[in-house]
Amino acid sequence: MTYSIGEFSKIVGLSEHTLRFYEKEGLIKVNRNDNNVRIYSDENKLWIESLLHLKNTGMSLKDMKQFAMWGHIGDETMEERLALLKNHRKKVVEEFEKLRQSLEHLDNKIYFYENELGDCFSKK
Amino acid sequence: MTYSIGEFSKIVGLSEHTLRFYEKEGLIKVNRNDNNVRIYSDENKLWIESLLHLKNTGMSLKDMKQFAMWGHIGDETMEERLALLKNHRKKVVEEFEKLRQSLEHLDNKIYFYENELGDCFSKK
DNA sequence: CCTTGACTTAGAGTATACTCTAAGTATTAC
DNA sequence: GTAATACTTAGAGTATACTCTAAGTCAAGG
Repeated sequence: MTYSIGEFSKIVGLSEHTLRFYEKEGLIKVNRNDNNVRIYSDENKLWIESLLHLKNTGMSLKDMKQFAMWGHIGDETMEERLALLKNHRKKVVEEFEKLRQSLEHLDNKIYFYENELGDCFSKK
Repeated sequence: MTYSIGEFSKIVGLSEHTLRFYEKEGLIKVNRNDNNVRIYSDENKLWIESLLHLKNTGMSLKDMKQFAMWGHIGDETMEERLALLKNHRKKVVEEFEKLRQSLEHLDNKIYFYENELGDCFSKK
C-alpha cells in the first residue's frame, strides 16, 4: 500500500507539517512520484512507528536524527546504532524507575487525601 | 532546621534562580527573616520534594501552580486537590504503560541488532 | 572595610519541538 | 473549470520551563 501525505498524516497521527519537518530533518526518506508528490509506503509507516516509540522513551530529535542517518547509510553502521540504543536504554530504565516511584508517591498522596476526606467523599 | 537559599538550592537540586522563579509563580511559600532574607524550612523541603514527584510524572507548572494555590487556601480545597490528583493519575498510568511498551520495543530492537551483529560483537 | 551572599525588578535569552503563514505553482478528481 | 490536494522556500510564531543578566541595594562575618 502507498499513501499520500494527507492519508499518511491521519494514519500515523502526525500533521502534514510535522511529516515534512521530519523529512527535512532527515528522520525519514520518502519516495516521490513523477510529479514530485510524496508517496508513503508501509515501510515508512513501520519506520515512523519505530521513531515514535523512540520518541515516547524521551529520545531527542537530535538522537533520532543520528539514528536515522546511520540507518540510511546501511549495515556498516549497525554497531553505532546498537551502541546508541543501548546507551539510550540505560536512561530509559532509570526514567522508568523514577516514574514508577513518582506514581507510587502519587498513589500515597491520593490515599492520604481520601482518608482525610472520609469515605462519604471518596469516588469510585 | 532552616536553610538559606544557597544551602537549600544544593539540598533540593534546584538553582537559586529556579527557587525564586517557583516562589514567584506561587509554587512555594517561603518565610523571611527581619532582613527579608528567605528562610527555608524542612516543611519547604518536603513540599518541594512532593512537587518534584508531580513534575516527574509530567505535571505542568500550571497544574502544580493550581495545586499549590489550593494547598495554600486550606482544608476546604481538599476535594479539588484530590480530583486534580486523580485526574492526573489517570494520565500518568497511561503514560507509564506507553513507556513500558516503548521500552519493550527498544529491547526487541536491541535484541535484533545483537543477533544481526553476531555474538562476537555483543558487549555485556 | 571588603568580600560574600542575600535581595529587588524587569526583561532578555535558550532549548526543544513543533506549528503555521505567505505566496506562488502544479496536478488530479468531479 | 474549479475545488481539493499537493508542492516549494523561508521565515515567523508558540509553548514550556527555565536560565541568566543588569543594575542597584543591603547586612553579616572575619
